[in-house]
Amino acid sequence: MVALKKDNEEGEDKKKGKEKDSAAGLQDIKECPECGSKSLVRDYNKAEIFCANCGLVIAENIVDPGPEWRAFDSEQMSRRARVGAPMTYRIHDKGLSTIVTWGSPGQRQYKLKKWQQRTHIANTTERSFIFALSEIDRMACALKLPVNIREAASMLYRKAMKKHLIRGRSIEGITSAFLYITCRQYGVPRTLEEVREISRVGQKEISRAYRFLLRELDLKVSPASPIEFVPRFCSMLNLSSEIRAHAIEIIKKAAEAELTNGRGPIGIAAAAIYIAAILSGEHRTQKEVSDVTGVTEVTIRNRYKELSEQLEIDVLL
DNA sequence: AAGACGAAAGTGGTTGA
DNA sequence: TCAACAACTTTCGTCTT
Repeated sequence: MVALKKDNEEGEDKKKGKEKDSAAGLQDIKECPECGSKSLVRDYNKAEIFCANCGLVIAENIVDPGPEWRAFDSEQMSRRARVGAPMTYRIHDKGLSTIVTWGSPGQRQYKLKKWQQRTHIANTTERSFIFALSEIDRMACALKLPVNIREAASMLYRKAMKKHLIRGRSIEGITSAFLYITCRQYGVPRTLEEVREISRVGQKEISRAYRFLLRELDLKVSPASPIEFVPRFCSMLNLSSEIRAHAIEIIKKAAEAELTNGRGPIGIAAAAIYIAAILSGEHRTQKEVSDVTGVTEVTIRNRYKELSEQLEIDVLL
């Protein structure tokens, strides 16, 4: 299922074959190359395989990382998209609608106009729906999210549309919020800042839409665990898997000591990574960690002080 | 000069009357 | 609806390497 996208133009049968091959390759992995543990977790929701023992992520984004394209009209969209309604439903009108003038009531022309008005409304909602889908795809692609998250986000959008929650709100805000929500639900959280960066609206609007949608759709989103951020932050900092495992260890201990209560998960993750990096000799500055995680050096310092003191970790430089 | 440290004031979100 | 509150940020001066 890896790197499927380059074969987009190829035949359907060929695609299927490739899918099977690479999936079989991943099935072969039986134990953790890191600690030798056999307790591997294959989480297709999170699109990764990881070791339950040491937390090593063996394969990330095992699902198709998605397209690099954007659709600019409905025909392009339906040709390329793998989410949403089938093509025939989408290309009934390519934007070249005919204008019918009103006749008097009872006349055939009057009925025709009325009918056309209805379809026009259908077209505009359809249009914005297609735009929303393409935005979800664009942003999910920029965030390197697997297709199942895109589909979940698209499904939520559809649901919101049925409940008429979109009217009067910006599509950008809603789609951004849905991506943020689904990432959390799937255990691969992105920071609000990361979502904002690839979105076309501000953080304020995203969080407003976020709260609104949670309330209106009655969605449950449990608070993100610091651990969920560790693999991504570590790889952004080019840190080894030992450090990643160590940082996760630190967080688990911190959680036991109730040092994580009421604290922002990202700050905890950042501090744990900072400590783990220093202890292993692969030092990263507070600034480097801060740039990647989006929390300030001050917060990293505060968490890092708390953690090292309470957990009695000696951080000697 | 760069990194780490920490005080103090400011910001935005949550909570409880 | 408003005020109190905790977590986090911004800013900035100081110390350390």
